[in-house]
Amino acid sequence: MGNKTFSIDLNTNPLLHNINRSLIPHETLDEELIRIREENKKLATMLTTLCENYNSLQTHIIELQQKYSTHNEEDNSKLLLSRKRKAEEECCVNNFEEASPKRPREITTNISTVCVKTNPSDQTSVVKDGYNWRKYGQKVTRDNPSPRAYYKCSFAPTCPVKKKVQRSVKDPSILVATYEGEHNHPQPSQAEIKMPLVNQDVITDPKILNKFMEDINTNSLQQHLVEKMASSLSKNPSFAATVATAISGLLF
DNA sequence: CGCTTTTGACCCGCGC
DNA sequence: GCGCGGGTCAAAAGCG
Repeated sequence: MGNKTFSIDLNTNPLLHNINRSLIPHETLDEELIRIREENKKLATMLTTLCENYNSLQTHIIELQQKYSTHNEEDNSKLLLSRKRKAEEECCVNNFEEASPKRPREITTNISTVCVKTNPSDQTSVVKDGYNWRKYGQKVTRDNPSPRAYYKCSFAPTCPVKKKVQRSVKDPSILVATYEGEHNHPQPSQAEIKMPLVNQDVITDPKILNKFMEDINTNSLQQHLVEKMASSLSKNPSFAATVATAISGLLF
């Protein structure tokens, strides 16, 4: 994990293999080759940046964990979590690897959390991630004045994936989306996918992320949860699929 | 007309 | 057993 010394041969454009090259002028092929090489360079740069961002994020998470554990030792009396809330958080952490003991009817094998920076003027709680969602409920929770919206995947009727979306307490411009389960169907077509870059930015800026992670810490979430979230995101196939989608969208 | 959203009611687990 | 809080259901309304 965090290994940024990898290489991808992006010049192997499958489309080119299917073309009868004898029908294409050499000049056109040369131009195409140059264009693809330039794109390859750009993608390599993007991947490098992505890896650097990831590494800096991971480093910061470790720093926050150390800071948090120190803080805990100094002032345990300030932790006023109820037993129920603690149990919920432990349950949440365990859910990264196994089903929730509280709800044995549901098999939630994969839970991931995504934070999305939105336009402050945008009051909707919509996180665009390429899937179709149907809202089935909304609740105002005790510790957050912003309503929490509940969504089910509507792309396939049997898809068990659910999503919860709620604005951050400290920064209402940040949407926190929690995904439960795995899609049992392929991702909708590329044309339907709207990458979250219009009025919505997945947080990659270390400064903004620092602030958000500090918010999470002040909310007394366990350090283990943060570690698990980072680990889960890096292993999450949908996260990898999203990156692959972005790359293929640039290529074609 | 069919799909989505809204929203109050209901269910269920947990703590006291 | 009761109350609380989170999650889900389902009827009604909205929308294209």
